[in-house]
Amino acid sequence: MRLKRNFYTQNALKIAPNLLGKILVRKYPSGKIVKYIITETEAYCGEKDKASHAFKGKTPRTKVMYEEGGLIYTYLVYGMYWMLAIEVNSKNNPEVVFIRCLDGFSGPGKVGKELKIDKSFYGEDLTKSKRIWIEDNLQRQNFTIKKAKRVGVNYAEEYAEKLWRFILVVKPKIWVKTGKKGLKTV
DNA sequence: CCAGTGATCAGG
DNA sequence: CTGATCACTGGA
Repeated sequence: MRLKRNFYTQNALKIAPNLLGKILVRKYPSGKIVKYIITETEAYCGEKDKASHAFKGKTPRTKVMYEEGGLIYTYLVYGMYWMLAIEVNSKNNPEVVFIRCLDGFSGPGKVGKELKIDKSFYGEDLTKSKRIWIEDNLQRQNFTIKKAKRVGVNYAEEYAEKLWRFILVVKPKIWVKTGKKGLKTV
């Protein structure tokens, strides 16, 4: 089930951990569909957040952040890497959830490269797009969430210290004997 | 450690 | 227009 608008209009600190374990779907022009589990996210929380691009206010680059949640916010860094982020919260609340890692490979630069993200995805609506969207994962997930400082934002003073990065950690199961043959998890 | 690479933004 | 900066990666 594709996530609907009401998921994206929550605030970034709620959505960032809630996206872990969900499924990012990309459909290519050939019709090929690939799916990845979202395993690492970061929350960027509005104009007060010194680490956020929205800290400088509304500019041509950040204008999509001021729309209602559910749109893609993408931008190029270091002249090479397309970053994938999701604009969230209500109109004029420039909050974003940055997709830092997907299952199977690591690093936000690789995410953009793998999914062939480019400028044309700027403002793409995840609730309507035919080439990229996010689905709920119906299987109950056995994982915990590790919180950490965000990466690459040392300039952000007190906001560099915020634990607004969320990492999916697979939780190993413990198996115990029940009777002669049975096993169960605890 | 550091280079690669180009959009973006503030300041003239 | 200029120049610094950058939510990164890969290779000394």
